[in-house]
Amino acid sequence: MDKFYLEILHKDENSNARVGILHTPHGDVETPMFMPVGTNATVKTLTPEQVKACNSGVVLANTYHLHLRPGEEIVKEAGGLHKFMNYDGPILTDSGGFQVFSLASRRKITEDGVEFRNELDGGKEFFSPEIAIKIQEDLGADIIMSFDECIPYPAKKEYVLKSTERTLRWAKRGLEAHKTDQALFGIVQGGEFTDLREYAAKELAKMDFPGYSIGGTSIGEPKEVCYKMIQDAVRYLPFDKPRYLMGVGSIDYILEGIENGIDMFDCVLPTRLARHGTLMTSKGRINIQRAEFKKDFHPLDDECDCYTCKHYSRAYLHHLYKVHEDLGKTLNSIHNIRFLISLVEKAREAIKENKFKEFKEEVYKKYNDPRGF
RNA sequence: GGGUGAAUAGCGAAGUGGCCAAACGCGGCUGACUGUAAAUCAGCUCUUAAUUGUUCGGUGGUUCGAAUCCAUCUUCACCCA
Repeated sequence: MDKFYLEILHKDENSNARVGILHTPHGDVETPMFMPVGTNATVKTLTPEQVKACNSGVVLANTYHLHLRPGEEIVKEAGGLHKFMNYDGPILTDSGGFQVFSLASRRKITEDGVEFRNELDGGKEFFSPEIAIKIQEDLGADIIMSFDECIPYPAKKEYVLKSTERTLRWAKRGLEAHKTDQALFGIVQGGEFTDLREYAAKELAKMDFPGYSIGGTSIGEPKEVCYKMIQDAVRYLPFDKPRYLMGVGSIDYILEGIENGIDMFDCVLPTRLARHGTLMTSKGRINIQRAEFKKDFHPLDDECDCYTCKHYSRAYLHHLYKVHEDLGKTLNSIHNIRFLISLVEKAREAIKENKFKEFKEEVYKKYNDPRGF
C-alpha cells in the first residue's frame, strides 16, 4: 500500500489557496476537492459508476450508521468498505462525532465516551474514542476520523472549553489505540472562540496527525462566524498536511474555505437538495418542482457538463419530480454533485494561475439568487 | 316498468339539527435543507383587505337554527322484471 500524504503542487500568490495531490492507497486525487457523502455505504440514489462519472475522488461513509447496520463485522467479512460498496476510489469514514450533535436528544456524553440510544430498537450503543477507531479499522476506509463532539451553536464558552478539551483527550486516546496504516485525522473544535480554536489546532498539531479536520461549522451559525472559525483554526495547522473542512457544501463556504487553505470538503447538501428537488446552478438555486419549469426545455445550467445537463431538460426533470420517479432523484443528484466537483476543478485551475480571488469574484458576480447560496 | 342506495370544495372521502367554511387523504402552489434518523419536513389551497360574502345536486318546506329533517324534481349506481 502506498503511503498517505498530501503533495502540494502550488500555492496561490494572492491567498492561502493551494492545489495538491492527495496520495491514498486507493489512488491519487487532486485537491481542493469536494467529497460526496454516502452515509450508509452508498451515495443515495447513485451507483458508484455514476458517482465516478462526476469525477469524484474521495467518498464518505459513516461509522455510527454502518455500526448499526449492517455492523462492521459484516463489512469486514465482505472484504472491507471498498469491496462491499464497490467503490475503488478513496473512502473516508466519519467517526460518529457528528451524531453526537445530530442525535443529541438520544445520547449521553461522559469522559469515557458517548452512549447513544439507537432509533431502531432503542438499544444502547456505546462509542468511545477507542471503539470508534476499532470500528473504522474494521470498515477499512483510507481516511478515518478521531471521535469528537460536534459542538452545537450557540454554546456557552464554558461548555465549549470543556468539550474542546475533552475532544483533544479523545483525539489522543484514538491516536494511541490506532493500529492500522489508515490515515487518522484529528478534528479541531473550539466553537466560535478564537482562542479555543487556536488552542485546539495547536494541541492537535503537536500530536502529528497525517491530516486535520475542522469541525463544528455550518451548523446554523452566521456566515461571518463560520468564516472566522475557519481562519482561526487553519492558521495553526501544519502547512504540509491536508486540511478538511467538515460538512461544508454551499458555493460560498467552499470558496471561502479554499481561499483560506482548505483542501477537502464534504457535504450532504448537494445530494439532499437534489432528492428534494433543488438544483444548484451557477446563477442560483432552482426548485424544479415549480410550475414555471413545466415547459422549460433548457438544461438546468447552460455551463454544466454533467450527464443530466447534457441529456435532459428542466421540463423533464420537473415531470419526474411531479410523478415521484426515482430517476429524477438520480439525475438531480448527478447534477448537484458534478456541479460542486466542477466548481472546485475550476478553482484549482485558477489557483495554478494565481487568480483564485478573481475566480471567486467572478463566481459571486454571476450568482444571482436573492435567497443566497 | 318496479325497488334500493347515493349525490359534500379540483378529485376521493368524513360529517346525519347548533361547537361547520365543513375532518382526513390525493392533487395544486410555495418554502426549508450544510461531517444524512431526511425519496424528508413546513406553510397555503371556496371567496374577501376583513371577525367579508356565498356553499354541501335543484326547488320548496319544517325549525330560533339545516350539509344534516320533510316533500318534490334531476342525475348516477346496483338489484328485480
